[in-house]
Amino acid sequence: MSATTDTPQACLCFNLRKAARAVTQLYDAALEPAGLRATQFSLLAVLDGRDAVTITDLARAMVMDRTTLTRNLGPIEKRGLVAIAPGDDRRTREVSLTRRGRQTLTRATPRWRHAQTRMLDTLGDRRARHLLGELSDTVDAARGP
Amino acid sequence: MSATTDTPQACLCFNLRKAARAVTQLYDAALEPAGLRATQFSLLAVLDGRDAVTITDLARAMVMDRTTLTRNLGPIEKRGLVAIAPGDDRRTREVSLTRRGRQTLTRATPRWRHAQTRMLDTLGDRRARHLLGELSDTVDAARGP
DNA sequence: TCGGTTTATGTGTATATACGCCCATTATGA
DNA sequence: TCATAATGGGCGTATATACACATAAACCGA
Repeated sequence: MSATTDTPQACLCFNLRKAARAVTQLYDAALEPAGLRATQFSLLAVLDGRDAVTITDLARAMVMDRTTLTRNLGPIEKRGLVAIAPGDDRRTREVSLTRRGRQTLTRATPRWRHAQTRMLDTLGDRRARHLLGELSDTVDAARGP
Repeated sequence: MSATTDTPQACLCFNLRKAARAVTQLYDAALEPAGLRATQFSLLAVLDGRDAVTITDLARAMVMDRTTLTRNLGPIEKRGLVAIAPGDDRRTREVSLTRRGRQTLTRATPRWRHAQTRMLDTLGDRRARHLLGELSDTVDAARGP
């Protein structure tokens, strides 16, 4: 390990969380007029264009703890943006985007694009793509082989 | 904007949060025997080797909302790992690491290093350094010029 | 068929995050 | 000097995150 990555200031966790905080504030502010938080936008986007999906499968797709997903679904279900219904396997509950949810997603997308464009313009498209690749590898590294 | 960065799946916020979740779970698990969460370890590490610092200044150093920092200090102050005392400017409150906090940090550091080493071994030291640089630029991009 | 096991999910609890609002203290300028 | 602005900070509220534990349904071997 080199000296530059051996100090707590070089902690990958700390710096990832720090960046996530800063970027989340930007996207939250951009999405606020559409009435969505960044996480809620991501949830609706992942649900868009796919059939009803169980809690567990959706949690895997989001790389999110299952119980976290349950809590995160609460506010958007209460607002009627997603519907949760029992599946054929009666243990399961299947999540799907409602018409209202799709409308909200459509209204929010230009707001999201604005925040995303700002990040891309500043970082550069090539650099941003590179970052996305490294974040993907980071998830794999953290979750193990 | 290229097609590969224009879809919500390429959302920098979503992917940053996802990576932060995965990595935090790794570091939290590694630090658990030392009785610290990843955020708490970072706080103690930032406080280590610096004089007492006000809430606002510490929040800036952490790139963390001031009120978030106040809440995060709660548990570690309750456990006596940090001390909070009024400053000369009586509006301020100054945070400092206690002896107990320093001991806890010392005990936790090998645990942290284990998680950090795992990430570095998987990502590669060069790639990790590169990622840290991009995360720093990301914070700057999100917080504006 | 039946009892143990696996699977899908929710809940209690605790930390993490941040916006809006309010209060106390300090700085400033007429 | 004193009214006003600026600064430092806490609290209410809401969402985000996840572990430990509990429950219900499906599965499966004897």
